[in-house]
Amino acid sequence: MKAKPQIVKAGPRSQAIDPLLQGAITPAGTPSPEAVQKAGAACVRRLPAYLQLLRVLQGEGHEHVSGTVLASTHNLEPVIVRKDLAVTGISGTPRLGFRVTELIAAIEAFLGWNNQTKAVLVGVGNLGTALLGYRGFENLGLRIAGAFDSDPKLIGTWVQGRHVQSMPKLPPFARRLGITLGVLTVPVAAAQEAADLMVRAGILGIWNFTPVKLQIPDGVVVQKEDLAEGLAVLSHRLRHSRS
Amino acid sequence: MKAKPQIVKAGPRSQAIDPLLQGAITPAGTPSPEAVQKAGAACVRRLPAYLQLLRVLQGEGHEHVSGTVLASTHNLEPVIVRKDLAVTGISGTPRLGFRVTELIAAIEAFLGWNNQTKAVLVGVGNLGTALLGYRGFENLGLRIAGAFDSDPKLIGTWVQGRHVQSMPKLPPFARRLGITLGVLTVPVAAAQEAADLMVRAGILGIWNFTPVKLQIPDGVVVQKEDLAEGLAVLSHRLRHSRS
DNA sequence: TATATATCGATATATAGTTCTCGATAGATG
DNA sequence: CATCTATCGAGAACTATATATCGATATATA
Repeated sequence: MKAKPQIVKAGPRSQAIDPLLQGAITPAGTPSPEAVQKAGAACVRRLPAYLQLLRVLQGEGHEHVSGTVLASTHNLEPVIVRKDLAVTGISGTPRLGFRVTELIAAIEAFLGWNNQTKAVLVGVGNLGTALLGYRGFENLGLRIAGAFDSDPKLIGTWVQGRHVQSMPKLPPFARRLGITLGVLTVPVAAAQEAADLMVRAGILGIWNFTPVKLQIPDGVVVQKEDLAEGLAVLSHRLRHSRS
Repeated sequence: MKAKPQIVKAGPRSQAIDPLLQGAITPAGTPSPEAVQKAGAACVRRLPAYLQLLRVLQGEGHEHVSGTVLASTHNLEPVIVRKDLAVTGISGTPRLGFRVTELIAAIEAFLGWNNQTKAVLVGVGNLGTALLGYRGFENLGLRIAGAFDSDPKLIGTWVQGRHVQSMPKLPPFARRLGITLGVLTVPVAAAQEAADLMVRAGILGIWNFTPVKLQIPDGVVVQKEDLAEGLAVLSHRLRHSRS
């Protein structure tokens, strides 16, 4: 799905990484070096759903779960589930399925959710506040360790139990704690500037909740999260599903 | 991910689109009933991004925009943009591109965002509050007309300028206003029950922000919006993009 | 007015993703 | 102990999506 940006005009160094070299690379990884490379985005997106259900089952004391069950709970085909789980390197046993605890550990390891990653959040508005207060992140290996905003009226206050700091404090804060992940929830007009600051702070991954296409250097990963996308799909299905 | 074998090639129905959008430019047969059927999810998800940029360009006074420009702004290939825009029935002119206002109208019409759809929101927690306060929805043809919660401490209060009502008031409210869209932002434990209530209220589309797989009768569309998905993709890319 | 070219739209190829098919297995069943 | 069967895992077949290629065209430029 993703591909190399081959268009690139006047770029000094266009080629960054050659995907063909992957064989030589050793991710020093926990899960499964090769499977990791093969995992497509579609598969990765489904893993959290499995994880969520697995945790419920674990809480209920189940030792095993079959791909069939995982599938039917999420309206998927069992084959898809088995294929998805294959990327974690775990294999199940016929008639029993997969070991729940083993699967949980494997998925968490695959996504890097086994040990918590710290993040900073920039933009303590409506959405930022909501994310700060969201309890579910601890299950996703995420811990928002610092909140930042440029509004003088917000700076110094406490939001969802977090101290809101001024923007200039972001780089030293991130560097001191070794934080490499940033959540961007500022208004459109401030998005690029805030992203630049994040980059300067050593952030390597930006979870971008603004509809802005950020200009960022190679090596920094941006994940866009746009509510409009989901709403568009819903609207479209509503209009055209019934016929 | 696709529907069922409900292919329906030449259904005489599935029109009823035109009357609304004839006010806009709309040359002959705008959204093109057949193209609509062919629009894949991937395409639909990109339309809002185009729309956003188009509105900016419109504000800057541009009359035309080329697929090339739309593409480069979003790091896409121009071919993809042209293909996506084809589903709206609009065609551009060589060397100039597409007419901005025409495209905006066509995309809005295609998604049903031309006239505002009213929705109810159930679950005035962190996320629900944030969504109630989100200004961007008016650009997406959405208007949250009522907010509901089961918490007695919330009922009767005003959140983001909206009156929070008790759950039993949902069905009469929705039916009175003819609301067919519901936003579900309750805690996991309350999700299914709230969804049942929505269905009983005549809701046809549920925008589900909980990680729960809802049991819903046929005819009701559920769009799941799971933050964990995006975070999973980001985590995965962070771990494996650099090597 | 003639030419150059950016852009469109259509068709073809490549890649990613899903579904189908089937033999193999290990626990359940009698 | 022999048989049954739900499930796994691997590969083939199919579908969706993305990328490449190319002729057609209308505007800008000479």
